[in-house]
Amino acid sequence: MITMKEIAEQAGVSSATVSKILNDNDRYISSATRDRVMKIIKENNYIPNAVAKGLKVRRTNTIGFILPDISNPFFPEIARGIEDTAENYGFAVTFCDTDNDPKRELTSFNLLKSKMVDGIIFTRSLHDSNFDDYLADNLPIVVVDRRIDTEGRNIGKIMVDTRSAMHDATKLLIEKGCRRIAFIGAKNDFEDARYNGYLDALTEAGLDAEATLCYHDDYNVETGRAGVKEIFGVRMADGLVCGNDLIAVGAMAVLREMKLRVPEDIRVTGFDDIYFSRYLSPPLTTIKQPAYEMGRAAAHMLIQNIVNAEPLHTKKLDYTLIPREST
Amino acid sequence: MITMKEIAEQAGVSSATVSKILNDNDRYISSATRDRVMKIIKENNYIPNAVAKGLKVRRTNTIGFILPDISNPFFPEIARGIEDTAENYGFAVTFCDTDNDPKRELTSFNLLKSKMVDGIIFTRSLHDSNFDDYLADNLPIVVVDRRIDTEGRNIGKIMVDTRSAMHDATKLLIEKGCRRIAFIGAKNDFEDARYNGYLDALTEAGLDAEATLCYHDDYNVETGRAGVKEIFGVRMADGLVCGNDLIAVGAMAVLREMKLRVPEDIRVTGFDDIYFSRYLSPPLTTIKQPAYEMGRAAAHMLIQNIVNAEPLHTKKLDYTLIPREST
DNA sequence: TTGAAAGCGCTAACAC
DNA sequence: GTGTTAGCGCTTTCAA
Repeated sequence: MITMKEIAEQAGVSSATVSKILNDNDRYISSATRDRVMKIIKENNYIPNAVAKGLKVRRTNTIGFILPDISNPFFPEIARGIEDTAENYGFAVTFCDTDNDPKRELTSFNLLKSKMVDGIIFTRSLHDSNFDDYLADNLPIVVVDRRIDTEGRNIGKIMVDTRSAMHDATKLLIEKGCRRIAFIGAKNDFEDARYNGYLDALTEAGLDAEATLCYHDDYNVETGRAGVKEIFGVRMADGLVCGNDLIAVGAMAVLREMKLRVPEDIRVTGFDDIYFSRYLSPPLTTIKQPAYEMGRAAAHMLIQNIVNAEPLHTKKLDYTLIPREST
Repeated sequence: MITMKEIAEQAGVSSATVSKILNDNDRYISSATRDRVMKIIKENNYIPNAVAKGLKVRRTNTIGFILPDISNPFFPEIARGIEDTAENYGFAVTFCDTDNDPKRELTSFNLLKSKMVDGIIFTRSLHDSNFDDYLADNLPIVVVDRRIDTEGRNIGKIMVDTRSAMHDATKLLIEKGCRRIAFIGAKNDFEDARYNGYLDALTEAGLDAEATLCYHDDYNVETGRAGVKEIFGVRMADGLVCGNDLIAVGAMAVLREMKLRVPEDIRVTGFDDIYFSRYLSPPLTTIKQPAYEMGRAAAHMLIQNIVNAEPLHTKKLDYTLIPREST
């Protein structure tokens, strides 16, 4: 790897001059020397050393993305939105999976801080953790999550009103005539927006939420399987609201094994509209969160804060109820 | 962010001493000063600046992962394998999506080089590109791809014998009685292993590959849809071999619209065993590539090369034919 | 057992 | 228009 100093020597100028040319501070550079230097740069395929530059200017042009699990199909869409936006601004992004483990959250934050990232996009795990431990000095953070209280903290937030969304999904089942509606979701140390949205709709319709119709574990297929086995081992329901699409997948698989037909015997809704939901059998009615757009918005807000000092704030994106054949 | 120098001042030692303590070169450090220094480090939540260190020791403890598209469901599994392994070694990983664009491949390589990554894991796009342009000095590369000729180049390779795998899938259809077997795959500038595996099996069975039964575009759902419309608009087939699971998803969706039953009217196979294939209707017979394991193996080989100078080499992983109800 | 000093590759005053 | 210099935070001889 050739250095700026060597380029300067070959061109018979000082490295300060090369630096100015490279950073578009070349207002005061004669076009003769600029051309000569650029030629040598091209010939040598010179790539500036970004870590040396970063150390000097205290900006690395990289951001971190901390998330529970990239192999959960909801996240790659967000990741793609972040990546595309970051690339546009000339930023790189380094990923850290935490597996919902607060310890790994903390080590991820520290790893990224040690690498001097300019900011972090964070999707919190389900478990409680002392978020304030993560915050540092004035490292900008934008959170893709509605469960973090940003009040009084200088952090950005990209959110969707999941409580209202889940209310809408549940209400759809009620309108279709369901009267005994079960819920399978995730255990959650925070305010559980999805579960509360479900309760909102039941209350509004004068229906009772019975504990035996609810099951809480994690946002995965296995929870859907286990939930159906537990709930429907005890009593029947004519509707099932799932905390996300993965749960719905597991639930529908077990319902099929039980010879229960969807939607004839029981109507089912999901949440997220992951790519495959439309290809399930039957195609799944669900709530679309604009994942790609959430990623874009998060990266945009963060980088605008980094480069233009634009303030971090809370941005709310819209969800969409997508009716398909499972209801 | 407190620096090592400040820690040293607080402890009344030189920063050289602090450095030695932090890097386990503390054989010659009195336990008194070590304890005193460590106490101050703890108290201040000191995080060493990894970019300064990287500049000095010419190692950043980060690797790059260049891939076509993280939102293609085959890649997150690989990504997770890479991440987990990297984290184990204390490495970070920065991601670059290329969208199969050779220009973005090149800029990604240069971005990562400028950031002084210690190595790169690369999954090539479908399109041709002058791979040698990417190679630098002795930046270690491991490729997760069978289509790159590593002969004479010092690059590692993680591969699966996809040609043989596709032969097996096709052969399964033949054994089930299929005689007119169509193929939908991706356009490919290189040796097309999947397509050739399909041809191998036909030849072996004395069957003819007819051009009107083949369609090539890209590894996505839309290709599956378009392929079925084109092929089955012309003539019927009793078997369909798809280049990957996404293609099979699109193909089965259109077959259903055409009122063709799988597997009764036509047997279908996929490739990759992405997570959702088992939840399709009918569940998809496919070839499992051990994606997570491929990611692990790639990261392991790369990092072992970086930290222990273990040689890069070619590693072959096994595939598995997973019969489900689509055949 | 500890410290002084040089330097990784770059930028940013400031001087000329 | 261009060069000199100091220094970002760290590691690493080498000397003490």
